Amino acid sequence: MGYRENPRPGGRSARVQAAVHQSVRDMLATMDRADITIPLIAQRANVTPSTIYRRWGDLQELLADVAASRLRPEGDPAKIGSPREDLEAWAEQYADEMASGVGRQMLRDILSAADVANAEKCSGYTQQQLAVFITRAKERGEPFPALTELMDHVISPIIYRILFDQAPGPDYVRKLIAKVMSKER
Amino acid sequence: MGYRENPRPGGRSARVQAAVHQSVRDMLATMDRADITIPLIAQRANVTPSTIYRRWGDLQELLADVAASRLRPEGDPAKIGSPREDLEAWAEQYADEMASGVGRQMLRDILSAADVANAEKCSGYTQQQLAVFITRAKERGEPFPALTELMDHVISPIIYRILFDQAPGPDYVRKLIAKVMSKER
DNA sequence: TCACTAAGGCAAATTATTTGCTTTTGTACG
DNA sequence: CGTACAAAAGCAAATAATTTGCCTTAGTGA
Repeated sequence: MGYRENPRPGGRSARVQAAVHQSVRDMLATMDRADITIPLIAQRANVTPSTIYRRWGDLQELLADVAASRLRPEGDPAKIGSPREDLEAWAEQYADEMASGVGRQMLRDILSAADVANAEKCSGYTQQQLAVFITRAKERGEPFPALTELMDHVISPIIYRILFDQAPGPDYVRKLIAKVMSKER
Repeated sequence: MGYRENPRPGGRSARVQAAVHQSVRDMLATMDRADITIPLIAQRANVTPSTIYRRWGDLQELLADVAASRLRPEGDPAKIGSPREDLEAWAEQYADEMASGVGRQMLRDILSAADVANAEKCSGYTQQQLAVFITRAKERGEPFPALTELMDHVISPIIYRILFDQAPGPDYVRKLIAKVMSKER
């Protein structure tokens, strides 16, 4: 009795998934995190609690699933100027989103689930986005930091601060990028 | 009705806390994370469940509390050679501990609690340890990276990898340190 | 169209959580 | 010392969440 990762669109399973995800998003926006329960979600989604339990296991897994799907990027990062400028703009927005109340909560949800899959997925999204900048720079024949550099020295510090400390400011992000770029000459 | 952060030693409150913490540690070592419940912990600690609920609120808070107290360093990092060598040895052990099954789980527990206090505490411990290397270097008149540098470019990448990806190898840590030190000339 | 199967609904049984009230125990003060 | 006070623990009833067995529904493919 395994549930499909990606249910066929239009089927009943997909409708249930959509309704449940939507309920969770609504509830996260309107009520306190601690008051969200599976029976409540089920009621709002017009679904039986046991359906949710069987499909997701527990609240943490469900929240992690919803969070990961919300973190999936819509498309390629905007192209406004040089790869470096593009990266700066993107990274600032990324930091803002993650540092916001909702973003922080999504990160937490993803990390607290027993299943690591969603965390990996989320990190994968980020790497995909970063890869775009690298490709653009290569096309223009410009030097650019490698993916590892960007993950280790731009993304990681931002996320660490958000998780353990407090929000990174906007010029903090720019400093990180400046440092990582300065080694590329 | 507030509970003291640090109950007076020897009192009943302290005994209960110790018994509960011990039960949690035992259970974490012997059974699957998902099977640990508050009633079980209470039983093993010879305590009523309601005591735990009133004191910690829920399982996540309790686990976060236990994890944070396990992460408190025993003393100053070992002094084996130059500050850099000391840092390398310490960071490698740090990475190993955090990347182990237990370490990972502790990180998760700390981050999934609603209360941020434990996460901050944990980050504070790390910073205290790092400050020791900086002081030692200063005493010897040697150049050494600032605390922010170390947090951003050594600790953050290690933790990010552990949380989102997979364990960082031993030479990965050394590379991070080499990079951070190379900018100090 | 029909049979098959994955997934959802229902309801009873089990477990966990909350809460009001009582009891214990450490502490401060006379 | 002993007594009063308050913080924290115990107990048990009430409530809420979770699990599970069995049945029904709705997509899928022959």
